[in-house]
Amino acid sequence: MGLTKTDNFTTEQNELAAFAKALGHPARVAIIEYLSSQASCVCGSIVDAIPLAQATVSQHLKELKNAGLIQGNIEGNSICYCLNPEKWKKFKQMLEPTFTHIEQPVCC
Amino acid sequence: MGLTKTDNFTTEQNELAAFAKALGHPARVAIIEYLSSQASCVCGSIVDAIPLAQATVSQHLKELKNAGLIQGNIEGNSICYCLNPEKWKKFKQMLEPTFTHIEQPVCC
DNA sequence: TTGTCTTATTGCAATATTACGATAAAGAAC
DNA sequence: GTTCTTTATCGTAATATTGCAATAAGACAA
Repeated sequence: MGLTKTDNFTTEQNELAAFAKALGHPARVAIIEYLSSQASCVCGSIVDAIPLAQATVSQHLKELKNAGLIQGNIEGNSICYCLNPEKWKKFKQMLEPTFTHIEQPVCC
Repeated sequence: MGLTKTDNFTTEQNELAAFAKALGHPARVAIIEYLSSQASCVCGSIVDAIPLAQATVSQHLKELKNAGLIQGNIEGNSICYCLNPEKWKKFKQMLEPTFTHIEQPVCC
């Protein structure tokens, strides 16, 4: 098959899965960490910072953008990619119940 | 290709990506939410709670276990799957810098 | 216009993921 | 012993992902 049955799950579950999936590749983790360090947000500098070909980095940026975790703004001749605070807040909020739950004693 | 070049990234980046990837499917999100609700941790009840075939749920449980997000304990005739607090704390800790960063004003 | 710089897209090959039926494996109950 | 219950694994087909070279598309400069 290879096709996720999204219909069987709630919109929220699908959205959380989409956030997590977007972050589920080391190159995309590296991009997010780079943007979190506020070193720069120009696309070209991201490409330089990630040890993959330009086409591949562009593809990863597209996936992060599709998931909503980053947004791109045209900045003169280049593009500035930044974190999308709204989506990250939602991501954090969705993980909160589990982060809280693990503070309880384990059940078995 | 289809093969992630993990060598190009740090161990931490790969570990965070592995956590996120494990959570990157609505069925696995549903499993984690179910375990967070502490309703039950018996494998059979998870299978009943997830609208997929038993074999498929077992496969998803295996992936969550491989990533370390859950752990299985033999409980008589069945298996009790629980969240692994250590790993979840690490997951949370790894996301913290970005969660903090988005509180800053956006750069562009 | 021509050239240059920056980013996106296309096309392809290799590999991974998802899903399920069928079956196996291991223990409990009888 | 046999049978039932529970969970894991195998085999498979369909689809998705990863990576890169090549190329396209867009904006700006001269």
